[in-house]
Amino acid sequence: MARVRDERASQFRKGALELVILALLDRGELYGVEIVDRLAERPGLEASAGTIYPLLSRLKKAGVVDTTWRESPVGPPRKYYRLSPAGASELTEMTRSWRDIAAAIDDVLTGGADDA
Amino acid sequence: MARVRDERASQFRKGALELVILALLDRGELYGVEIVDRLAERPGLEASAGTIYPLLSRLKKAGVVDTTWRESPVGPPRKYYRLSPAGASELTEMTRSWRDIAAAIDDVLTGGADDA
DNA sequence: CACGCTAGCTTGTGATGCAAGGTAGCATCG
DNA sequence: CGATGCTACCTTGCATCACAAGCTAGCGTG
Repeated sequence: MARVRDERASQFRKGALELVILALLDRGELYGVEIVDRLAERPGLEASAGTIYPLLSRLKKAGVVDTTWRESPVGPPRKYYRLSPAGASELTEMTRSWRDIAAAIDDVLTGGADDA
Repeated sequence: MARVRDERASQFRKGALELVILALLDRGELYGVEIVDRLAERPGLEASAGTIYPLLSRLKKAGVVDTTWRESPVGPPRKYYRLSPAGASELTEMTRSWRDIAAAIDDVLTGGADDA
């Protein structure tokens, strides 16, 4: 049954992953594997590397994140991602959109605004 | 800019639409066009008929909704959708999943659970 | 120099939102 | 009684996206 639960969660997560990643980067730069690990710590927000990297590519192409290669003390170089100025305002607006949608859904769930 | 806002909203809505429709049907049976209209009343949850009908087909195939044809006083017959017993428990579990995910996202947005 | 770990990225698939278009019942108007 | 228009259901084609699986490559150790 855990599988079914996971699939449901996966549905909800769609579209919100981008917001969550921007929010994480708002607190400081991170590299790919680190982002995957941070998400894995939060039940319901897990995402595999195969999901994260294409998303990060899209974010970079869209100009909302900037990247820097840095040496690693223990392995291959890491590509650090950080919010660009455009990314910061995108985060602000996405956060507002998110709150609106979440409120609308909660409203439906609680039977609100029902004039029948 | 309104267009940009809509696209963002569209991203978030993904996956949540199903939950919202089940929640609407939980209050009584509705037919297709009526569902589209109800969603249109709620800013952020709008969805076109081309989105709704395939989704309703999937829900029927999955056994979470039942359907009944009824005559209309003013036009062609309407196909009414209503929650099946399986749909009711699905709604319960999806609601729980939704609240979990929404809480996790809010947590990230507010900088919660940050041990750095 | 082979193995294994870390790290980044690509490919292929399936699901899904959505615009556009198609079919059809019913009523009204000339 | 044919044309027009409204309501209602549904399909097609396309673009996006999460995801599993797999690939490349740097670096250190035995």
